[in-house]
Amino acid sequence: MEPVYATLARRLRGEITSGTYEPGTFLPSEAALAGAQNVSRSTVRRALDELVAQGLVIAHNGRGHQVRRVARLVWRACEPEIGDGDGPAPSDSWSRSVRAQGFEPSETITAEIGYADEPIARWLDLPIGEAVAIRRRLRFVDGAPSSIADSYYPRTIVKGTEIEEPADVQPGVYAVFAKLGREWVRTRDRWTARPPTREETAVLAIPRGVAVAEIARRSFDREGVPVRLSLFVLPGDRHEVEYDHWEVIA
Amino acid sequence: MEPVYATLARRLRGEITSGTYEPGTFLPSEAALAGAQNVSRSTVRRALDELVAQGLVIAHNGRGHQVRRVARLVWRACEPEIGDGDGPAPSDSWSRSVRAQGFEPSETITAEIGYADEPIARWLDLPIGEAVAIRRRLRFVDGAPSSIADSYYPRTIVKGTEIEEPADVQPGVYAVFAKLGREWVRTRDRWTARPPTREETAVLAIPRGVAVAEIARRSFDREGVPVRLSLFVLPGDRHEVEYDHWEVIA
DNA sequence: GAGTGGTCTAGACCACGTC
DNA sequence: ACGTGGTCTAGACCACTCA
Repeated sequence: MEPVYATLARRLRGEITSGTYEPGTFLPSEAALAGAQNVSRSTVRRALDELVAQGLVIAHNGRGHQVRRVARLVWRACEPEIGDGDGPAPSDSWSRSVRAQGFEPSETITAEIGYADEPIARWLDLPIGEAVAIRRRLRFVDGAPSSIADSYYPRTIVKGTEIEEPADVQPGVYAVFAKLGREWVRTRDRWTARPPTREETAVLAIPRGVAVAEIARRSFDREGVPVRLSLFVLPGDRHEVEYDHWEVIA
Repeated sequence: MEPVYATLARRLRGEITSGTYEPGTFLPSEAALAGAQNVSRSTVRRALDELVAQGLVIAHNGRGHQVRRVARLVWRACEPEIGDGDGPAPSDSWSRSVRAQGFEPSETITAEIGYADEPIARWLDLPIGEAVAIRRRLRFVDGAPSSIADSYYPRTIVKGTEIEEPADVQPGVYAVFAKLGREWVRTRDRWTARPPTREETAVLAIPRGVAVAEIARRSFDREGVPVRLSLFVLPGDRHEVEYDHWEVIA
């Protein structure tokens, strides 16, 4: 037999999708639901946690559980970045895409010099501890934190360039690499779904139980050497990702 | 201050990654941990749930929490399927990829005729209720259920072909479409991270808290008409997905 | 039968938001 | 001050595994 919390979750989900609870309104409080369904508050919470994890409601401490207006952002991850700016400039492919979907994009950029730890070193094919330039982007949609996009560049390549400055790079990071003769010609994305870290939960305001998609994107120059690593963290409750590919007719 | 369960989870995570608990061995029981840490069993469970969600341990009912041997399968989602078989045949790109990583692939196929519900109809650009041929695949790795790969074909196209039979299609589904002059030339993947449904949890033996990646793959013929929809469900604790793309030099 | 995890209860205290 | 969700406790019963 199905557990009680699952039944309750299913019923509430039905009432939300059928419109009994409109988007923006609040569900009855946990205590009220517990009383009405004649179950304990813990059981109600377990059901509500399920809805939160599915992105159907938002839990507001001190206020209640609010039915969410579901609006997933689609990111066309295969769009070429060549010629893009790298920041809040209108030419940025991410900003353009967000704007095209009717939202207002913005981002904060910080730059620092760091040293490659294990995963970074492995992705960039560098020795552990090698110096890397790091550009951290926190992306906002309509003012709310939306995703993380951190890039790592081997310092042997980008030392002294504007990539190490915490400002928008114009006309784009790609142009800098092209001038160095190290522009990338191939990109490889590796991604998975995982629970967020504690830090990501805090920075991106990720509700409990919601998973993130992590994309590790490596860009390779003509020699096949990785010249850039970008790590994207996209909360699953507000993001979809799209890839186009054409069949290679042999 | 950090909650108690988070601290406990972090400590246990450290002991696992540092080798105090070897892969394959069992953690102390919930009751033992509760006693040793002087917290309640609920708090211990919350910490353990976190490790389960991260794929670090497996909870066995009646036995205990086992430290997991982490082995993620990488799926190169952009590999062309042209010329592939469609099933357990060695030519299948998925089987080949699994075997290349040192595991033994297998799958079960069932075929049925159904009617497009809302999401299916939208993806395939069909009216709701339109007849579709469905091929459901359950994929196994080393005998354990690993992922779901269900394909939907408009019956107006595939009626009477071997695609409607619950057997391996040789030399491949693509060949059947090519014979009909409706072979696909472009594929578009849309994916997101979400919690598994109850059914997926049961079929794929997904531990609590683990998210799945769902990929909706549409294949389009020369006219740009979607001729196939494949829905992939990949549990995040055992899958990574890889995409290659080349920059389009304008 | 003893020990394990899975579910559920009843109650407590706290931080937070609103009035 | 009050009601909300977030955390935690102590205890219960069940299904399951293994000796």
